[in-house]
Amino acid sequence: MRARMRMGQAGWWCGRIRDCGYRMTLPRQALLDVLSRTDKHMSADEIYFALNKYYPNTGLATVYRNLEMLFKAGFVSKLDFGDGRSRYEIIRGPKGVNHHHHLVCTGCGAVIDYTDFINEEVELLNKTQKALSKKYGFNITDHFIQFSGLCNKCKNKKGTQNAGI
Amino acid sequence: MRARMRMGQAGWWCGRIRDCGYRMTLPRQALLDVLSRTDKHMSADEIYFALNKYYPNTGLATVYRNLEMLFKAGFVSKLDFGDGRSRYEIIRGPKGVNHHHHLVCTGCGAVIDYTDFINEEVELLNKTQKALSKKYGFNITDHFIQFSGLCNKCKNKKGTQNAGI
DNA sequence: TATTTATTGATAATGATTATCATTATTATT
DNA sequence: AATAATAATGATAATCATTATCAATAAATA
Repeated sequence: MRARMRMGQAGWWCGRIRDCGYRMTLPRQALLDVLSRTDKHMSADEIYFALNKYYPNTGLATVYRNLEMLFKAGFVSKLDFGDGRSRYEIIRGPKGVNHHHHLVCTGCGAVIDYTDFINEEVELLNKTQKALSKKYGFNITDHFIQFSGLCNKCKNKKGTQNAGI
Repeated sequence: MRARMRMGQAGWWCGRIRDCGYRMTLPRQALLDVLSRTDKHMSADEIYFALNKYYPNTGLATVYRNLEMLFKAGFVSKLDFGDGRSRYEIIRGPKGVNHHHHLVCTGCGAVIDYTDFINEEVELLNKTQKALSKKYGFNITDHFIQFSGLCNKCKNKKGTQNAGI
């Protein structure tokens, strides 16, 4: 069952990747598998290590190359939470589009994906997007929303720790 | 007139800086002056060069240090437009709070600050902020909104150029 | 199967940011 | 105003994420 599911996913990815004029390779597939299974916002480095646990000898450069490719093709988004490295997450995959916004703790760096309230937000955003497109002549394809502040733990502490991003 | 204005601004900054427990210094004042006069989103490097034109021998490290300090104190925001370097802009100064959102061209990197539609956005954002605060126990202090797509020039071209950020 | 070409892994190079440290400037104290 | 305490500076070395290079390999095509 799981095997079938994964086969199906692999097939979907293979199709999309080839649509874009690229080839499906083992490292590429492994990276997509790692990225598909996590709900974290992983850095290239973290993906590199996760990958090498079950698929050794994948180069770090390959990880960067593929992330950049997937980003430019619009499958993956590249996020900056201010810790000096980019973080990645799948936004368009076999299961459809995964759209959410972020809530970031400036104390410990924790990031929460929220999908609540998105509908209302999206309605206004679409309106704004249309108006901006018209006024500035842009062809707007994406938006990015993020709230930041102190999480439950951090708002009562003086020092800051580091939580899972 | 301009001199008086600048004096006034310097005084305001001096007060705020000292409120935060820091000292007002010449390089710090010069940096604030550069940042106050531009409507661009300057990188540390660009600020460093602009600064050295009329106030030589300011070190690059000093620029970084002060930008970080101003950022942490909430006077300056630190932006990532995906070109590998942070960019800065004053958000709270002698003239008040300068709140706007960004429209970024993924083709040439051009950034437009827009304030249109912000009122409507802010209303919804406040509502969302409240709901998020409650649900996730956050003390939310800031938000960040950005639209991206292709600008007028880029949407008809194949290759991409580099415009002023 | 042979050929073409994208992709890979290893590693060097780049470039932004941070850390170090002796010196200087600012503030508080006398 | 002189002095002491300490924050800030400038120069530069160190760090670290990301990119470029290049020979070897794997995937697509004929």
